Formats: sequence, C-alpha cells, structure tokens
Amino acid sequence: MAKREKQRALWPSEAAVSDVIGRLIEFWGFKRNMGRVWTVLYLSPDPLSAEDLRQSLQLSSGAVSMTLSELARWGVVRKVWIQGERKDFYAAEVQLWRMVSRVFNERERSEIISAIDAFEEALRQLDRIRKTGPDAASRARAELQHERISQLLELARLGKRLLDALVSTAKVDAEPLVRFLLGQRS
Amino acid sequence: MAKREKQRALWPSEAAVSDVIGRLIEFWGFKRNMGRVWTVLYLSPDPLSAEDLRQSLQLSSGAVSMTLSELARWGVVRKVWIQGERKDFYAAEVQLWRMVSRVFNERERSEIISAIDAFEEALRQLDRIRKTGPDAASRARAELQHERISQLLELARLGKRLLDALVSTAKVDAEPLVRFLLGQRS
DNA sequence: GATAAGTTTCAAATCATTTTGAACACCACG
DNA sequence: CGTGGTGTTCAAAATGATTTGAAACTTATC
Repeated sequence: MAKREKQRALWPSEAAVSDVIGRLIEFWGFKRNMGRVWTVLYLSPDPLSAEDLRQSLQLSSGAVSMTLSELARWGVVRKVWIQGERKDFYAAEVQLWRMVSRVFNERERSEIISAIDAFEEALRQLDRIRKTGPDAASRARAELQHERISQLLELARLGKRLLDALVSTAKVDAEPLVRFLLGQRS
Repeated sequence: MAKREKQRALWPSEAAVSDVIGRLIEFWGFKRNMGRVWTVLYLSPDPLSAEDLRQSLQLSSGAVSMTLSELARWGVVRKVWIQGERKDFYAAEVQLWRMVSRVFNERERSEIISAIDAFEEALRQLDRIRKTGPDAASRARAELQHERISQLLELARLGKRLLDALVSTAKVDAEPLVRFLLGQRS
C-alpha cells in the first residue's frame, strides 16, 4: 500500500498562527513548542504522526516525543489509533474553552494554594509577635505586616475563587456564562 | 547624626512571604527578584534604600538597581524622598488590586492584540484560498482552518474583553464589583 | 526470536536569561 | 575643583532551560 502523502510544509497561515500561539503560550509559561505542536494539530484536518510534526516544525524526534507527552499530560492532545497504521497519531483537543479552563485550573491551583498556605502561616507567626514581641517596635511592625499580608491573602483567595468560577463554568458548558459575566461592561 | 539603624535580616515570615511571592511572580512571567524586592518593600513600615534591599535579599548592587527600575517602570514601586538623606528610598505600591490590574493590562494587552491581528490576517489568507484555491482538497482544508482559527479569534477577543473589564473595574475602585461577579458562583 | 519501525530517554550541547561586579556617571558638599 | 557616597550600566560569568541525537526500548510482524 502506498505511503500516505505527508504534508511537508505548512501553509503560511499555519506557520504564522502556530508561531503566534507558540509565543503566547511561552509567555504564558509553557514551552513554545508545546504551542506550536498543538496548533499544527489543531489546524490539521486529521491526526498527525510524530514524524509529520517533526517535519512540519523542524524539530528533532526527541523534542516531538517530549512535547507530545507533555501535551498529553495536560490533556490538550490525545493519541488516536488509525486503522492499519503502526505509528501513533495525535489529535488536538478542539474544545478551546474546556481546554483553557482545565489547564488554567491545574496550573494555577497549586501555586495559588501554596501561596495561600504560606500567607496563613506568616499570619500566625506575626500574630504571636504582635502579642508577645520583645519590644514595642517589633510589635508595631508585626501589626503592620499582619495587616498587609492579610491583604495579600484576600487577593489570593479572590484569585482562587475566580479560578473556581472558571472551572465550574467550563464544566457546565461555558462561553454563554462567561459572556454574560463580561457582557455587563464591555 | 547617627546612621539610622538598618534592618539587616528579614524576619522569617518576611523571608517566607517574599519567597512565595517571588515564585508566584516568576511563574507568572516576571523575574523572581522583582517579586522579592517588591514584597520586602511592601512589608516595610517605611521606605528602604537600595542598600537595605541589597542586604536583606543578598543581591548585588547592580541587581537591586535594575530590579528597582524595572519595578518602577511597572509602576509598582516608587521613589520616595526622605528629609536629609542622600540616598534614594523606595516604597511599594500598596493598593494591590490597582497594581495587579495595571500590570495585567500592560502585560497582556500587547500579546493579545498581536495574536488577534495574526488571527485576522490568517483568516484573510484562508478566505482567499477557500474561494480560489488550486484544488478541492486545499479549499476544504482552508475551510476547516478558517473555522478553527475563528474559534481562536473568538477566544482571544473574549480574553481581551475580560482584560478590559478588569481594568475598568479597577479604575472605578474594584473589589466590590469583582466580588459581585464572582459571588454568583463560589 | 530476529528484524524493523516507531518511540522514549537522557546526557551532552546549545541557547537564553539572570546575575555579578567593576567601571563609570552623578551630585552634594566642603 | 576634589572627594566620597550613591546610582547605573554593561560585558562577562553563572545559571537555567531547551534541544539534540544517538542509544535503549517496545511492539508488531514474519
């Protein structure tokens, strides 16, 4: 059976979009290649093999493999079985909102939670100093810091709630609700 | 006149909080030291000199200078004049919400806008192919990509609106409104 | 079980970012 | 001016992240 024709070069628009998304995603804290690979898959009418991706994006096989498995871990790309092919094929998650909210959630949650914990711990310590500190100056300082860290804590909690809102929103099904929220002011 | 006593070591709670914020901010795309320096200033009862910061955080003078000017560019730290002192002193912006929304805005806006532009350009290109492409396969491919990129564009615009909402919210004064938005679902 | 296609792993190399520290610039004061 | 304290700059060094490529591994097929 004839090898399926593989797409060697990306269209200019594909290249441009993958690059932009690569940058966006990088700037957002992921690896650029994750964005580029995902985009190529997202724009492909059918699943692609690691080799296809290697060629389209000029990556080493190792890089492709690692990028794909990372993307899979984030649940934004999945393996697809194709009849009669030995290679693995990959397809992008196309439900953008669901994808974004899932990643957002995983990604921020642990950071935010550990920040919240640290703030709470610091507040406890300061509370002790505030009451039983060695001198008035220390106690005043503790007082002020307690106040300020409380603000940080409040902000962090706000962030966490925002996150939670995004996630539950995405579960339900999303966009409409977000639109509604934003609709008020744009 | 006696040199003012300078605080050499941070309290454990200060160190912990600056570290957490440093990590948060780094992970968020800034330099860790920006977070650490800002935090130390934020928790200080009065403005600190570059030298104070150098000592508290064990940085080189160059690093302190660069970090401070970067923070100043983001408008999250400001120079303060102190009577009879030759050094410059620095204080942190303490209005958290305002600060966050300003930075958010500056930071994301250009990225998002350039993404939106790129998507629009790609859509124009694909539209041509869709209509006058060399063969049916290309035209179908263009069709699909047009569709998908439209989704991306929509998402990007949603993001932009969200940003705009945050910013105008912050101008008015903030928290209450955000709370209201979130209140619905947390 | 031998072979070959495909995939993964990982140490080394490359590339990018951040930090250092010494040189320079500035400026207030004598 | 000249001096001393401070601030800034920037090339070089350190650190950190990413990528490579070749070897090891896995699996399907004969």
